[in-house]
Amino acid sequence: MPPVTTPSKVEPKLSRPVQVAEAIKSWVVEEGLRPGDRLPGEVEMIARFSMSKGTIREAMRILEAQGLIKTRTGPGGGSFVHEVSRERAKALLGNYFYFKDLTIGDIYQLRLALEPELVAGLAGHLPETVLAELEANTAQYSHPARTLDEERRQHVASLRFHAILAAQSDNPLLSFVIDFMVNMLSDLTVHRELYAPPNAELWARGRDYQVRLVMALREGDGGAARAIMKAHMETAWALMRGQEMEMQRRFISE
Amino acid sequence: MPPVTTPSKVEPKLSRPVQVAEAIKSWVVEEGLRPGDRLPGEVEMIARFSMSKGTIREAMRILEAQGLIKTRTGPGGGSFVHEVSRERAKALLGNYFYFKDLTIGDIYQLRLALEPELVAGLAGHLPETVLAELEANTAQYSHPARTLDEERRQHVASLRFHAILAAQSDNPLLSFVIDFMVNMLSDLTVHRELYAPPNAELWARGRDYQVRLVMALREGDGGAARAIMKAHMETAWALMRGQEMEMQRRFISE
DNA sequence: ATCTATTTGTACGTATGTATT
DNA sequence: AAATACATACGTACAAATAGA
Repeated sequence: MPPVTTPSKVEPKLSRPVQVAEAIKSWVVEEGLRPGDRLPGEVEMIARFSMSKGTIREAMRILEAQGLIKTRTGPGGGSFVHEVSRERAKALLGNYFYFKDLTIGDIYQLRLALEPELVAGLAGHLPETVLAELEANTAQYSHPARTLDEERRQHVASLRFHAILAAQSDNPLLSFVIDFMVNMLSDLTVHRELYAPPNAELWARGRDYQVRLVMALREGDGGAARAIMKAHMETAWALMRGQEMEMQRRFISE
Repeated sequence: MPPVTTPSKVEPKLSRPVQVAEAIKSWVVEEGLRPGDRLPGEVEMIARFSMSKGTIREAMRILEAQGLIKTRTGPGGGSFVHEVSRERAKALLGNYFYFKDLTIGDIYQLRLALEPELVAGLAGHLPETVLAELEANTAQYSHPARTLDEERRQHVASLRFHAILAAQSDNPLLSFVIDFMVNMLSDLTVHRELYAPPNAELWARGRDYQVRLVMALREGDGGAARAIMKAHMETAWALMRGQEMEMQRRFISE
C-alpha cells in the first residue's frame, strides 16, 4: 500500500471547465448555499475566474448535468442551486450499470434482503391515505392478463406497489435503493414466448401477498409484514426466473 | 447519426446542448458502441447537427460530466465512449444525498441487511491473495489508537476491510451499494470529545470479528461468516452510536 | 398586448495548446 | 525537430426567453 503523503495519482490535468465547475461546487459548500439560492451570473463568473464565456458555460453545463444547478433565462434568471432530484440520481446511477451485466438475480438478492426490512419498519406508521393507495394499486391487476401487453402493464403496476412503499421510508438510502431497483426492473424487456404461458397461479399468489401485506401494515404487525414480504420476494424471484428476461441495455435520460 | 429530432417530451423545452447530448447517447446505444470506441470529432459533429462549436462542446461536457465519454487532444484524439467508473458513480450518487440528512443509523440499517448476505455468498470462493489482503488490513489496527488522528486512520482502514470484501462480489449492485456506504462512512467527521475515550474493549471485539470472519471465509463456512458479520455490524453500529458523529456535508469530486 | 430591460443561449472566427508521427 | 491533427480557449456579435412596466 502506498504511503498517504505522496500524491501518487498523476491527474490527467483537469480541463478548465472542470476546474471551474469544481471551484463553484466548493464555493457553494463554503457559502452554505441552499437549493434555490442564486449563483453569480455569467458575466460575473467571467470576471471572477478571468475566463471566457464559453469556458464558464461549459462549467455550468457540467454542474447542470450532475443535477446540481438549474438555469433560467430572462430577468431574474440565472443559475440556481438545485437539489439533485431522485429521478436524476437514478438515471446517473443507471448509466453506471449500463456496461455491467446486472442480472435479475442480482437485483432480487438485494430486494430479498432489503424489502422485508423496509416493511417491518413501516408497519403501523403508514397513514390511511397511503394504505388506500396501495390497495387501489393492487386493484389494477386483480384479474389475470389476457394479452402480453396487458401482462407487461400489470407487471409494471405491481412493481409500483413497491415504489410506493419505498417512498414512505424515512431512511433516504433504503428508500432510494429500492426505488432504483424497481426502476431497473420496470425497464426490463420481456422475451417470453407466447407458447410459454404465465404461471397464473404464481401470479395470483403474488397479488395475494400484497393484499395481506397491506393488512399487516395497517394492523402494525411488523413481524408479519416482514414475513409476508420475504415470501413475496421469493415467489416473485421464482416467477422471474421462469421467464426469459434480460436487462435492457440503454441509457436513461431522466 | 440521427439528426436532432424533436424531443419526445415537449414540456420543459430542453436546451440544445442537452438535446445534442441525448441524441449522441441514443446513437451510441443504437450503434452498440463499446468503451474505447471513438465518437465523431468536433468538426463532424458540427456538420451533422448543424450547430456551432460551442453548442457541441457543451454537449460533450455534459456527457463527460456523466462519465460516459473521455476526451483526448492531439492526433488520434477526440471523444471516446467510456464506462462510467465506480468512483464517478459514487460521487454522483453522493451528491444526491448532499441535501438529504442521512444518518449513521440509516446506513447501518442497510449494512446490517446486506453485508451478512455478502459474506455468506463469498465464503469458499475467495482466492488466497484476497484472504491475505484482508488479514494484512486488520494488522493496521491490531493495537489501540493513542491519538485521535490515529484512531481516525484506523477507523478508515477498518472500513477498507469491507470495501475489499465488496469488490469480491460478483453481484455488481451489491458490490456497489456496500462500497458506496463504506465511502460515506469514511467521509464522516468525528466530533467525539477527548474526555470521552473510545471503548477499547468494543473496538478490540470489532477487530476480532474481522479476524474470525476471514477464517470462516477461508474454510468456506457461509453460515458462520453470515453470523459473524451480523454480530460485527451490530457491534459497530453500537460503537458508532456511542460517539458523536455526523455526516459531513460536502460534494464529492471523484 | 406591447415594449423594454435583463440574462442566458447560440454562432463564428481566430488563436493557442497538446500529443502523435 | 517539425509537421500534422485534433481539442481547447477567447471575444464579439446577435438571438431568444422571460419578467415587469
